[in-house]
Amino acid sequence: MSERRGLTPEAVTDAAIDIVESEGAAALTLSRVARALGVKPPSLYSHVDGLEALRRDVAMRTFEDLAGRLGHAAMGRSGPEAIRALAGAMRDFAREHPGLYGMTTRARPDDEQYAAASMRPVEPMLAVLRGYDVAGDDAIHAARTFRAAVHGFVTLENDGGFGLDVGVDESFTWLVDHLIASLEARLAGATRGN
Amino acid sequence: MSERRGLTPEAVTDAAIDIVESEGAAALTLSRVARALGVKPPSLYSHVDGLEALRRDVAMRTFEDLAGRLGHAAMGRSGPEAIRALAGAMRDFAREHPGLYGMTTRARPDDEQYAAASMRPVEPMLAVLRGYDVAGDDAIHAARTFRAAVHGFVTLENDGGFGLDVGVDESFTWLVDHLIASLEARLAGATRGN
DNA sequence: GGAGGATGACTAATGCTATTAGGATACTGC
DNA sequence: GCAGTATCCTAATAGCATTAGTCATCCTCC
Repeated sequence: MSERRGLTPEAVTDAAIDIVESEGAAALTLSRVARALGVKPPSLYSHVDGLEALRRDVAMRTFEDLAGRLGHAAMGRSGPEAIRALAGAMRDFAREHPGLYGMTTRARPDDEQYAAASMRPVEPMLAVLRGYDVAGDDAIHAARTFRAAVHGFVTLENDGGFGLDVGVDESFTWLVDHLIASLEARLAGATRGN
Repeated sequence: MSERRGLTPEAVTDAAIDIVESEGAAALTLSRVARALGVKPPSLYSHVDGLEALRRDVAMRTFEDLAGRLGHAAMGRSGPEAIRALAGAMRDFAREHPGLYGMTTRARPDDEQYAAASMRPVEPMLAVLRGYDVAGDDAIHAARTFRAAVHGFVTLENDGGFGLDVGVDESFTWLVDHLIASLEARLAGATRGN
């Protein structure tokens, strides 16, 4: 026995992602991944450093994917149009990949690589805001507000937090429009206290 | 053996809450709860319908607590002051009880009691918006936006999503101020397209 | 106050999970 | 062709949830 499969760390992560996509984040176990790859659980330890590391890898890949989608959405756009595109892309991603999206919300202190990866999806947003000509601190506050609002929205939506799904699209449009309006007011009013 | 402890479903939930508070949501296991209560794991099944039901009970209690805090914060206030108080109370709760707060974000389809409980913290917000004189659909959109923004913010904050903690208080103030400004603009401008 | 039923604890057992240790086999480089 | 390494395996340990079945204890009713 022990017919050698051509496993690699990437293939293991691929399988893990498939499982999260089709069965949800809770279904991601090493046993489940091993079964999907036609291998026994202990064999995975040649490629991955345990379940926790595998979860991390999935999250890292998700950051890359999401960053790519957001970068693409922002490309060639600016101002309100760019913001709308970013918000829409973020929501689309979360709805298409709820399991993966959920795996990205998790602190991993002392993991700099992870911290850096988690910031990659934020970059397109910062780029757009830079084009908006918002000053230093305000850019940070604006980015955090945008991110929090959109993240909160799609999280609640994914978790069924809005009760009946009536008018959720409109609510999202409302939210994004108000973010944009806020930014433009800030832009016009220069600096205001507090 | 089998000295009878005075266990009740409430006591079991209490113990579970203590564990979540002190060790995080991931540490909530039936074994851990049983140990804390000086009992063997199977004994818990006389009081609770398994781990999943216990998680549900913890979430239900948390909804009550949070609703109470929010109701208290909104009491005797209105307008921007009320919104600021609600947002602050929500953030404070999430920071004081990160484990519990995290357990409330989870869909449980086909559980009407849970759905009802999950809506209780939203009520103070709706009450405040009602005082704001925002019309039907707008009230819903505004409530969702407010909830999403604050929820997203405290979630990201709890998960360390903001990188260094510099200026997070200011960012939160910024976010709340903009929500309020949006509402007041909407109030003044009556109806606008889109 | 004592009998009897309900309740709540237990032990034993099953089956899932992650993880480590140690052995065998296929591939790779020389 | 052979040595070394990488990748698979089996075996084992340990922790988890959960069910079944047992027995003591408490409460109630007479």
